[in-house]
Amino acid sequence: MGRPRAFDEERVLDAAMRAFWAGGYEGTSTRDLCEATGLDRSSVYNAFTSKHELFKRALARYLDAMTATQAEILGDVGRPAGERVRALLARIIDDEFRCRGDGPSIGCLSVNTTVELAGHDEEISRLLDRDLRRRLDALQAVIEEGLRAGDIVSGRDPATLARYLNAVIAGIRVSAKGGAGRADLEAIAATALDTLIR
Amino acid sequence: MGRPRAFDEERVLDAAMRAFWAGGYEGTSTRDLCEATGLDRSSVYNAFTSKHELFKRALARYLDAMTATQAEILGDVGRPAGERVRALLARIIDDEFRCRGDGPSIGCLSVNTTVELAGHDEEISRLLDRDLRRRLDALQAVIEEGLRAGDIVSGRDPATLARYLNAVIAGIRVSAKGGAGRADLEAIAATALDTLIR
DNA sequence: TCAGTTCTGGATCAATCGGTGCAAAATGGA
DNA sequence: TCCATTTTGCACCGATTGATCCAGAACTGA
Repeated sequence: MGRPRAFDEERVLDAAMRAFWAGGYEGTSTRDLCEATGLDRSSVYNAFTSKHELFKRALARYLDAMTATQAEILGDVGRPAGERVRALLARIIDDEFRCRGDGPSIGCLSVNTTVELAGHDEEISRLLDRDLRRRLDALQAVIEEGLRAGDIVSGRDPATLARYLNAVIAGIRVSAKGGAGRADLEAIAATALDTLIR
Repeated sequence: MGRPRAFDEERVLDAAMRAFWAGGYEGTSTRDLCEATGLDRSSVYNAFTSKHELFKRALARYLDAMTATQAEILGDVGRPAGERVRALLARIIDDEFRCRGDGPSIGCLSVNTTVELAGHDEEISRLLDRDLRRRLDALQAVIEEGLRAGDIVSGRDPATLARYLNAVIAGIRVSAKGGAGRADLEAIAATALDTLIR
């Protein structure tokens, strides 16, 4: 009952996500969001309550999609654990170049949001925290598997190695935003794995 | 001649720097800057032309100070090169906790600005680029020294190792913003050095 | 002491911000 | 067909944005 929506909510969320991704939270106005989604402001507010709420939805969608993709790569039981970690880094580098124009990468919405809002916005911080835990857990599981199988070798404990890899991933993404080329990023990733895989 | 300024320009720049550091460029209004510096708006505009120009000055000041401090640590000829790299990472972790309140670290203005403005703002990008080159050069010089002396060991070339360390530093800073504790950051740094120092 | 110059404080500017009010439009159920 | 309900487009809200204007204060050199 009632007038049906003229838009697909998931498409709108995707468009909003891309807008926030490119412009940041503060840097993206509600007018920008309307242009990106094709909706009018009243429709946006009717469907998503507020800019902040829309951002939460868009960020959660991004985190879910991103972490699911990464978990899929890390959970590929057909390959050795070390190779899965290597494939994850390769995928991340691909992503940095997939939707890049002529300028530097737009980076990763998770890193962008951590830098912009962690510590200022409690709700957003919670979303990021929860996602970070999931990613660390997935990394740690693969590392434990690799240590047992012997294709990952390190004197460090799995939780530390997971934290380390997560930091390297963030570092790769910041480097990409800073203008590093594909070869640079691949060299960083390869060097990072020298400690784990031999 | 003319009425003398009632403020010290360097102090004002420091205050503005801290405000931008904590709030980001978009997130810090000219009113915020006035509150942080104690100046009136007309004084700010009279002395620094515009918000953007003030940000450039504050960022340049930050980059100069930060990179000079790091170059000093890396140039300490009394210690082995590997130890200098280790000291640099220790110093960076200290910084993340030095001016942290109860919440997560405010991070690094260079990383914050790279994430927020690189690709959107050409002038700022140039400042960041120039600083990145200086930092990479300083890192590469120490690494070459360490490789010659033998206390740094790696099959990778010095430029790659410098890029790698720079990415690790960015990763540590993002991790700090994401709420990682001191022990976490130290473990990340120690793991990162496993590839270089043995 | 006064002219010339610079700086300061407060009012003010147009533009934009996030958000709302309202009437017309579009549906399903009665 | 008409009512209840929801969405849509457009005008509009007060607040805030970056920036400017201007009168007066504070200094130097003549």
